[in-house]
Formats: sequence, structure tokens, C-alpha cells
Amino acid sequence: MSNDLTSALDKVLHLAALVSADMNRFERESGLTAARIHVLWVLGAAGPSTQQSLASELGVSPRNVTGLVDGLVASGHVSREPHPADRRAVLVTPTPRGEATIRELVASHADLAQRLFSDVPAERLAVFVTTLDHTITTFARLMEDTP
Amino acid sequence: MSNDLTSALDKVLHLAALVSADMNRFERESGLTAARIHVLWVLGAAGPSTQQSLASELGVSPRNVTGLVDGLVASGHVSREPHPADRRAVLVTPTPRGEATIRELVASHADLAQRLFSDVPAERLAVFVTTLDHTITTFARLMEDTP
DNA sequence: TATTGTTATACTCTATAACTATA
DNA sequence: TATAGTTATAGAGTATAACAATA
Repeated sequence: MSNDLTSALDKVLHLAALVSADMNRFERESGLTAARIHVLWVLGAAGPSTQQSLASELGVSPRNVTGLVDGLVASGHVSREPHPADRRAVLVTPTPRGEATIRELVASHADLAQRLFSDVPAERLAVFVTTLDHTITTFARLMEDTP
Repeated sequence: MSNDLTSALDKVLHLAALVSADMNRFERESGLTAARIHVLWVLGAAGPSTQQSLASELGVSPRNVTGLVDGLVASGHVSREPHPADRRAVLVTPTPRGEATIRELVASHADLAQRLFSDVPAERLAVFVTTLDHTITTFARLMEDTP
């Protein structure tokens, strides 16, 4: 039935919403907002970055990145360092405090995954991940057709 | 490995992000915003509702609902009807145009689910959904412990 | 001429607090 | 006294467009 398929999608979204709710806890504890945490997350993965590359990675306008970085500078999580090769650009760089927050973020994420999935049998988890991979690939194909 | 578990969680979030991207298409086509679409979605599920119940259902403040409903009234998707039994309250009610948008929303959601999951074998889909159910339940238990 | 980031402007979402009308 | 919704005020995220400095 088409209903089962809709239900599967609903549950994926439900779980994602719950994870988002868990992020709210992190927001309260850190005093950061979701958008700024996202910036730190990207910096953790990519290292010091220009604002242009952050805008591209986050999928927002460069103007928006200016504001997000302003906030993170004010809270002491990042600093704007001169780009060594391009005097127009800056390298948004985590401070020690920012590095600590990024570590907490990564640890919190891994801890959540552990709690959610550690008691799922390996075979079931394999099917679960395979299905997700398939679905994500299918989606990418759909998006190419309808840009 | 803990890495597999984190990867599973990442993929769930990745798929949810892709679905969100698909929602952006709906936003552009309808001229609505995510928050207002969410209001219509709730109205579609619950029928005409007071603003208080919308606030509760959406998890936002009553003041915020005033603004969202103002926008939907301006765009002709809902109207504020008098509550038959309580003169303080209004019943936010979809107009014909709002009803049409809700139908499109439901159809688009079902269509997406169809496209994503229709070629997943029934047994795999069953494991997938079972794992999601387990994880959602696990999460609910975690949230009770840490409110 | 193209790119990086900022200033200018505007809209939406969100919240709390105080207020009005009703229950 | 309590509840439904609005006005008042404020902050954050988002966007486009115009501009500066630099490439």
C-alpha cells in the first residue's frame, strides 16, 4: 500500500525532528543558536574557511554569513584571521573555546547515535543503512530531473 | 564500531535534509513559507482549530500563531471564523484555496514517499520501519530521563 | 572584469510581557 | 480568576542590491 511508504517517510522525518529537539538542549547549554552551531559544525569538518566557502557549504547568502560570524566572534567562538594569499578574504577560525564547543558537538552527536542504535542487531542495522543509501541515491536522481 | 552508528544517524539526517530541500520547491511554487505550510499541514490533519491549539500543536507561542495566521489570511489560504461556543476564540479555517493547497501538500508528500520507497523490497522496508520505530521509542525514553 | 566581504534595507519567524475581551 | 487573542517590543535568520577593496 502507498500508506506504508508514506508512513516510512513520516518516521524518518519524526526521528529527524527528535534529533532536532535534542539539538535544542545543546543550544540552551551552549547559549548558541542552531544556525551558529551549524557554522561551527562545518568549521569542524572543513577547518578554517573563507566566508564564501561557508556560505556555499551552508547554502545561505554571503551576507548571512557575515551576521553569523559576527555573532560567533562576539561570543568568542571564532576569530577572523587574515587569509595568507588573498587580502580580500578572511579565514574564519575557531578559537580554543570554539574548538572545545566543536568537540562537545561531535561527542554529543556520536553519543546520541550510540544510544539510538547500539542495541540494533548488526544485520538489521545493515539493512537500515542500505535502505537509507538507496533512498538518498534515488532522491539525488529525482533532484537532477527536477532542478 | 561506533562509527557505523554515527554514520546511520548522519544518513537519517541527510535524508531529512533532502526532503526539506524538496519542501523548498513547494514553498517557491506556492509562495508560502515553511512555517505557514506547517500551519496548513496541521489544519489538514486536525480540521479548523483555535489559535491556542495551533500554538500547542506547532510548539510555538500563541503570539507567533497570530503572525502566521495573519500571513495566511492575507494570502487567502485561511479565514478566522467565530468560534460557535466561545466568543473569545476564533476557528482558523482553510478557504477553498487553502484546502487545495493542503491537498497538494498531502499528494506531494505521498508522491515523494512513493518515489523513494516503492522499489524497496517489502522485507527490507519492514526492517527499515521496525528499526525506525525502535529508535523513535528509544529516543522518547531518553527524553523522559533528560527533560 | 570578477570576487570577497560589508553596508543598506526589508521580511519572516520567534519570544516575553502587558493589555482587552470574554469565560 | 483564568483563558483567547492582540499590541508592543526585541532579537535572530534570511534575502537582494549596491558598494568597497582587492585580484
